[in-house]
Amino acid sequence: MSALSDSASPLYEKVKDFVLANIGSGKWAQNARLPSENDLVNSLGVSRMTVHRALRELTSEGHLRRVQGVGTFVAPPKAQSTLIEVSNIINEIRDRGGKHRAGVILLERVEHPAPAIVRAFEFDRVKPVDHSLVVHFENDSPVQLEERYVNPALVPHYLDQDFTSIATLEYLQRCTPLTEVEHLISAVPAGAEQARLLHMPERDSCLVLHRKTWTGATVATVNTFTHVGSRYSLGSRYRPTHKPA
Amino acid sequence: MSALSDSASPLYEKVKDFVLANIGSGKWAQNARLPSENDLVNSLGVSRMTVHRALRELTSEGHLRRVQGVGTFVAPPKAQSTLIEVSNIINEIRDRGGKHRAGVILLERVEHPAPAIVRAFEFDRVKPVDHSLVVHFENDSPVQLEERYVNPALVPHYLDQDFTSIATLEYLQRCTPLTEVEHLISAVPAGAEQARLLHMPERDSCLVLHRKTWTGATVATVNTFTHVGSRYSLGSRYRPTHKPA
DNA sequence: GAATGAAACATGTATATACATGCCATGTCA
DNA sequence: TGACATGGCATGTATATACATGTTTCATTC
Repeated sequence: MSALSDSASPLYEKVKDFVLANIGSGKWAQNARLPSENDLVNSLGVSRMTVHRALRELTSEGHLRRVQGVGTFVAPPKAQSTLIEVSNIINEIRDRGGKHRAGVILLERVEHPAPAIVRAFEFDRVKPVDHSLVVHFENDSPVQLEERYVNPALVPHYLDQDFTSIATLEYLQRCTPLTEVEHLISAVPAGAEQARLLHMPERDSCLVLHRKTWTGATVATVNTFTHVGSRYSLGSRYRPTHKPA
Repeated sequence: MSALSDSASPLYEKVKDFVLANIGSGKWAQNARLPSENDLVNSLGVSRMTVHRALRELTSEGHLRRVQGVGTFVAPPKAQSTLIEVSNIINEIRDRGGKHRAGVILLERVEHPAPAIVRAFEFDRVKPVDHSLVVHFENDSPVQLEERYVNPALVPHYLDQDFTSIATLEYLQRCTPLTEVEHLISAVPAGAEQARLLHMPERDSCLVLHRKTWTGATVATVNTFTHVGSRYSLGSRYRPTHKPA
């Protein structure tokens, strides 16, 4: 009676399952202290390295908290936040298959804009700023309006880029060593300009994804406006790493 | 000259940095095959277990792809998606400090609803379904409308719960062993009912967060409607795990 | 030429051992 | 009583070794 399951999975997985089962059943409550590695070695009949690997992985997955010299504890539940994936709508369209066709048009491009938004986005110190407005199409109907503020000093060859042919987020992701990314998701009623460009009624809802990237200084801010007439939405499934008992 | 940095970090970290540096510099391109573990053992002068741990962690972090019996390869860039955190608005309000006050009112509660949405949400086989409608307040003004469809058979004591006092997502997260979660973020114009409950103009934009959880059978579906008059938004910063070169 | 089998090689896991590092309680000495 | 040293115990890392498992290659055999 080793207290470990007899499935075909590796030993360290069985140890992880054993620990998670004890957490899930409430036997080891939040912030409770787990038996030491050596205790588990004795009670489970596996080597310390195996126990250690199991506990280390559970720690990196957020289930445990370990303090050298002190012990191992049950971590508080996974915060009040959940990870989700926000897909790049462009690729979503592209991946949808044959009859759909993605396209873009470049509406305008100014290298020295100075609107209020530029100051608000903390670009006031790093001019010039490249400002461009792009509309993405699927089958001749507009689906997304993209507003980009890019610091060309920090993005190599940005100005030479044919940036109607590649998803902006992809390009920035590939070319810049990202140190930090900020996303904000919000919803706004479409303004007159946006409504015209997206062929949608004014004041209809727009889903907005703000994306701002740094590498120390600000690299770029991209706002994408999507008309969500129940046609598109962001999100996907999230499968927790630990399988419950 | 071991090709490894001479910092104070552990050996396996140095190996990881070595691999990431080779990927970042382009020396090992996307999908390229890495030297075998034994090659790295010989060229770096560390044991195979150490190399193995470094490569295994880089694999679980998404930088590498390994196939037993074949080799180790540079994984394609982190997909077209980005991880963000979606905070629980309720906690956001609560954490905002003293002068703000969160509250809820329960509008209605039916145990045997059978609207079309219930069928659409795949609840048709597991009746009864608890349906409730809750409005969250901050300082007497409504900020969020929550629509819940919960399968009481799968959530212990759900019907006994004073569920105006606790954030629903939190409760479900604590009580059910989640196997899968699906999120959808969308934006809709407020309908008449929603506009009235949220004290907002009809057809103004609502940010909607759909959340659906399973443990095999469907446990719950929660839709939260938030009036985003530039007052609230979802999102937060994401700090990539690998430091760029 | 096609099928079979074996060797070579890759990653995956498990163990024993050793030492490093950090925290804490205990006891000793001033 | 306070400061300090020490030993015990916890986790953290590194290594050598062994075997398991999956893939490819190549030679043998039919």
